Amino acid sequence: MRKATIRDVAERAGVSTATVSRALSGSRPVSEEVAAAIRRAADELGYSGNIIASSLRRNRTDTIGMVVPSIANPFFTSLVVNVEHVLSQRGLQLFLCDSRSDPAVEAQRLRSLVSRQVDGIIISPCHGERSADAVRASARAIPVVQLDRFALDTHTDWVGVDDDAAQALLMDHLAAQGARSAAFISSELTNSSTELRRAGFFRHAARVGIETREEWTQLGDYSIDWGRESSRAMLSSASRPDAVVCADDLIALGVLQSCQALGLAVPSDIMVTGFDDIPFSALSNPPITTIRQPQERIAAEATRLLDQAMNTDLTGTAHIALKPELVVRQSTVGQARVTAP
Amino acid sequence: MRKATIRDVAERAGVSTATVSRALSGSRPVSEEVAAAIRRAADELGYSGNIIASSLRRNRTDTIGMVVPSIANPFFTSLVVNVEHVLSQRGLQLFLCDSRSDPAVEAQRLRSLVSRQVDGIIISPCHGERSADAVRASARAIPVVQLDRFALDTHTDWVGVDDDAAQALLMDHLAAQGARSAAFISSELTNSSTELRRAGFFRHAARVGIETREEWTQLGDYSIDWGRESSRAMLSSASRPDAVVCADDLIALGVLQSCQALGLAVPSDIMVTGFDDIPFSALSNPPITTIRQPQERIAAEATRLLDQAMNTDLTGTAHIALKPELVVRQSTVGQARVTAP
DNA sequence: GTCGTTTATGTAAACGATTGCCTCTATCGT
DNA sequence: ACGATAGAGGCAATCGTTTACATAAACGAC
Repeated sequence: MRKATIRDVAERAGVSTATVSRALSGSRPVSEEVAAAIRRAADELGYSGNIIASSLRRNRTDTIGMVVPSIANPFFTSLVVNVEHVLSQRGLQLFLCDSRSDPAVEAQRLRSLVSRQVDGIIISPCHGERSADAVRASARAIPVVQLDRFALDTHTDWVGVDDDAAQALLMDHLAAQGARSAAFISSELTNSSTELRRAGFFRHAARVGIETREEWTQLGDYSIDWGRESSRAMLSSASRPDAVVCADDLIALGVLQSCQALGLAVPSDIMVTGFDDIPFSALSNPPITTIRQPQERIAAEATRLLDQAMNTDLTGTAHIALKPELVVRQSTVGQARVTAP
Repeated sequence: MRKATIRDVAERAGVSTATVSRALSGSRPVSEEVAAAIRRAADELGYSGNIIASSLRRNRTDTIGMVVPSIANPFFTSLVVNVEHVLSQRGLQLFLCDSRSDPAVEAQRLRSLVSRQVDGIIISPCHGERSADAVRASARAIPVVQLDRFALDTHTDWVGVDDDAAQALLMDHLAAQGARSAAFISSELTNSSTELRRAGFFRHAARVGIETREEWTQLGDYSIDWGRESSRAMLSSASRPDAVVCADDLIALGVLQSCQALGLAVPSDIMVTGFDDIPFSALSNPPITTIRQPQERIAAEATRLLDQAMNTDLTGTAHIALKPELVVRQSTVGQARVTAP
């Protein structure tokens, strides 16, 4: 029971394959009666076309590839959802890949996307240096836009959030809440946005007069576990900071667990901030003060840039840093809440 | 600057395209010197093949399509991650689609996957009845395996968890903890597993002698918001149940928020259970007693069934209900924790 | 030396859709 | 009434691979 082809439809409707193609795609007018006969024939045969053959001939797939470090990270999940939404409005499909934060896997995924002839690629590279070659190689073949993070010396468009401005918002807020010292917990500084957040933290801490210390800077990975582990010793020490600034919300959630385990009240004993505003940051105990990334705008800009690169030869290296937004919740302000020991 | 084709490589290496194809795919032996020349030529040209053309000729794409109701739901996110992992070990790519819990979108996605010539489809249909036609239509064209949920009267393989056994575990546990009455909060009964969970709830409640009531049964959707809203009135009423059984963890998280807002201590004032064991169910306050689904096994079985359907004509309607596991946490047992008003 | 047999390579026909170009009718203007 | 024009539809080339079949060379056995 072979799948029906355009030839089968043509025979059944008593016309040529050319006419069937034109009737079904509307690329050129076809008389109403013939069109009706074709639709009926296609229906009866359960004909659904062969995008593969069509793509080969048209030399485009109407498909965009997207590569993220971890689809299980709620930040990227929601980024993916936003991108998918925008693309589907433009009649484009999304081909999603997870690089598992591994540059080798990422490179393999990129190669696969290129040979799959996707019309463009949206990527949040997992590593600043070790992702660069693969990104460059792909960008040579098809339009590439980097999102959130970017790899070094890759001359592609980029859109993300202004990390420095975000840290400015956070440090101003902490200072206003009376914090005199702060720690910084982050992943390894292997990618652009992590590095920018760290730099911003120190710059703006100095600006507003908040004390920082070498031993209060912890680098691991973006996970709840790391947040919990990295903060334990620091928080139980006699001289602990007034606030803990985390490079993402997952880490902040881990820090909150630490506080709870140590019987520290948040925010009266210690303040905690996150980054990204993932859905669960509003549901923790207490809810986390964080930075909201304008995800819909990021998604919209990314597809716009891709469109532009696909249609014009304008491979202009746009570098769009969107304004972040501070979301104040009870992890930095409000009455202390009792957390069980 | 056209993309290099196999013809370019062949010319540069001074051989025929057939030989290039054989050398690069290893489908038939090629002398070592020729192979080396071909590899070099391919390298110099940055040749990366054209999977589209290859798929057309070979009549297979080495790609599996997957459709889930919502990629933003952590349960499905992690299911996707597991499936992707198993597939990539077998050299298969995953093409992921989000149906947005809308049967119309879902049908469109399925059609698209079929015309995209994927080798098989893994789907968790969003609706028991309204997904059925589309699932049947797809199954007529290519192997389909349903996951977690299934649509009615679709004779495809299915793999999921034994919902009835899960409710048995939960009710036994609640009874052992001294619950005498329980409410059930769920989504609309539009899909198979939701319906099975509801039926199991009542059956096993009766068995262990736990009281249930019509007005304690709330049907909405799988979301935190629904959990919060649906439980508010019920929990503030004078005659509230001893326990709230939720059809998934998101709902349970919402119920917990309600409890907190109403100043009810969990579990001493009221017990709460979830379903799925999403990552955040261990991090709420208190952590949620829930049912763990054996996701790796579900993913493994699904791909095994797909393989089987692809290679043999054995379209046997396997119906595999895996054993669930009860995860006991502090939302049903342990000292009361004070939750701020 | 002849006849298999093996091995490496080439030739050309698919795969299923799209589309440039051509033909045939019907319609219109003068 | 005749040529011009437009509209509808068909023919066949094309996209880049893979692969059945053909060919040719090399080798050994007799």
